[in-house]
Amino acid sequence: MKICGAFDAKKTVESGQIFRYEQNTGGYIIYSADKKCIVTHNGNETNITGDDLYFARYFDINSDYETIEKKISKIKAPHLKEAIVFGRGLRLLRQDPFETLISFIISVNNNIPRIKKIINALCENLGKDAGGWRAFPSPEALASRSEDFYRSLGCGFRAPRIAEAARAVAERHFLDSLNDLPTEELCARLQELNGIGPKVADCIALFAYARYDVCPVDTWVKKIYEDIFGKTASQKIMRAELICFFGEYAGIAQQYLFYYYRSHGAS
DNA sequence: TACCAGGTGTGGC
DNA sequence: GCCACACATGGT
Repeated sequence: MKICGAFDAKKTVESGQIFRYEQNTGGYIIYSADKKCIVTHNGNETNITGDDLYFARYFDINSDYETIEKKISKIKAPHLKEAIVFGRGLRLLRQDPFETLISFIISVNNNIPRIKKIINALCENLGKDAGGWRAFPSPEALASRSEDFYRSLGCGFRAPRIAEAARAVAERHFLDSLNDLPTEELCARLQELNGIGPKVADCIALFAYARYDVCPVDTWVKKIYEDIFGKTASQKIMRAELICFFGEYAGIAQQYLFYYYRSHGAS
């Protein structure tokens, strides 16, 4: 499958929305649920080798990022123009909801190398063999283990949250039909689970359901908020004001700025 | 050693 | 409703 135009695998995988990928000679291997693909670049053209139907949706190839970038570019905010240039080619993915749910429960007060390590351990221990590599575990597989097991993998205080969330999905089909809900209801439902607050709910809405009208507020976005408004505020206020400020593509603007700020060390 | 990491839950006010 | 603090773990 070929994609023409702005697409950058490195920026996409390094923008903090995905934790299972590796770089090899000439491209990236990206894993999602029980599928994988290889992404390579050749000039202005991107080639994706894998399940075309699945990864066309995953990479959201029909979204027009040039138009979105143009709209966001009109907003006056510190570093936004540089962030859009710096992040050009970055895309928001439509990841598997269950994998995203568990991954971002693990992300809470955690750093990216350790998040990757824990997710990898989950796959190695509970994922089925997908042909020489391990898929992300099914809800049933994760629900079959107790919190003690997740503690033994280094999940710490997140251990019971993982076990509970997996059981909610496996036993009472928690994720079914969530996609039909409007964004704010989707986020509210996600927060019914232990370990999911406003920030994680927004990450799931943005990275699995492609809801752009959210704004995950973490330590970096707090800095971004302070640079725009010259003050600090509660997480709830920052989220509301940033969504109002950036509008329908708040989540994408946030992602460009997040990637820029994290890469440049701060304001 | 103290602080931080793509925060959340809880108890006190 | 807001605020301060604890929470597991590993890296710097």
